[in-house]
Amino acid sequence: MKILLAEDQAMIRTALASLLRLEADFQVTEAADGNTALKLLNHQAFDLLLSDIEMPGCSGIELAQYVQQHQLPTKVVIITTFGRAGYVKRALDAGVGGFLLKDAPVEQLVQAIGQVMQGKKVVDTELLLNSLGEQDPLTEKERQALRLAAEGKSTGDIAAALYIAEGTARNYLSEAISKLHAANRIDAARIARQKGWL
Amino acid sequence: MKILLAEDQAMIRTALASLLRLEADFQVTEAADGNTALKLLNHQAFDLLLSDIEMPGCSGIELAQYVQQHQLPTKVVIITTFGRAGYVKRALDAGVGGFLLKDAPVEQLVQAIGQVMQGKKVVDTELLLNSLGEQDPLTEKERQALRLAAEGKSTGDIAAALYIAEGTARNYLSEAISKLHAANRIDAARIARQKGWL
DNA sequence: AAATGCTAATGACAAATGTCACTGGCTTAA
DNA sequence: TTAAGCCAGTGACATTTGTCATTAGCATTT
Repeated sequence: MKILLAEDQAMIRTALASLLRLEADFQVTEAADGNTALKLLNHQAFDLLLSDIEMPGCSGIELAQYVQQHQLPTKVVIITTFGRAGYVKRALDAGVGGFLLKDAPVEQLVQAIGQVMQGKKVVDTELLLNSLGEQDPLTEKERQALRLAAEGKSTGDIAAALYIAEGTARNYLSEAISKLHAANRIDAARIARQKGWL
Repeated sequence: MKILLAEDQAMIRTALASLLRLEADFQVTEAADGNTALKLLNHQAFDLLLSDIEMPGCSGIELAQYVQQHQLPTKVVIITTFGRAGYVKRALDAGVGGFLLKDAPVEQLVQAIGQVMQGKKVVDTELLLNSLGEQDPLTEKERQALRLAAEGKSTGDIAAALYIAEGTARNYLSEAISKLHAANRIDAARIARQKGWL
């Protein structure tokens, strides 16, 4: 079985590739970033893409979206450090077959690969529950205002950028702060980003 | 050579341990968190401790400090995702022999282990320069005020907690914001934490 | 058709923040 | 001994933020 492993940390990538070759006799090709992975996906046919999320170039979720949009015959399994609700949701929307945390034992990864190849979905139940329980409470306007605030822009700048009044911008930010139980706008943005909502 | 590998992500730990056994015929014992690592260090003699920093229980730096304080005959090599200046400094102060990022290739890790066993220090030059270049600009009072602000406390609460006037608290926070080029106090705290200064 | 709920939008105003000019004490340099 | 620099500390005040009450439009429910 041909696997493409996309992981930017060299040490981790080599170790995982090596282990997968040992554990299950997979043919593993390595990609050090999202763009390299993308090129490889276009050059060869892989049975499965095993990808981290946060990498230089394309993220793992963007790779999954690409596979889905181009209807490549490649299953996708995500392995990541943080099981953010936003990530889980977007990954599933992008048609990934598996979503695992790096906390999981290797046996579980190997088993997940097998099940995904058989057409099953493998996502940690707890992650799913977290994902469902943590619906993104922000409206699109609140999100836009928050993003700009996180970039250090003042209320006036935010108002100008979104073509709204200052009072409106303040209200959007205030709503976001309240929904996320944050101390202020920057804190609200941090929380939203942490949950994958920004 | 007996190595203790402390890494909380099961998949990563198994993969690294497996690779180290293959690559260089090391005897690797695994610890899933800092406390387990501590117990093992007290039960057996290891030639080297290879540790992540951020783990449940003791951090990798705390483990290094323990080894130093108890003068255990165990060399320490840190491998971590983020090369924060604060981490590098504290790790070196704790007498670690090596400090590597997970970005580094496995060959570099194996080589570093060898050199550290010969009594050499192995730290990425760029990390060292970053660490030196990024001196903690905060005074102790500014740090205390920032920490409390990061916990969501108001200026009044901070003043009360530190037995200072509100104006003083505001000034400390303002100084910190200015030094770190932050948008506000919460942002300043985020930056300080990111750099290992908080 | 009317009521209800939600989002987008606004401005008044109170509260909080952040800047600034300042003082005092201590350490270091001239 | 004096000057300079830094940290700890303070309060006045301008600026910004955040809350709140409000309106309008649209979709959904009754």
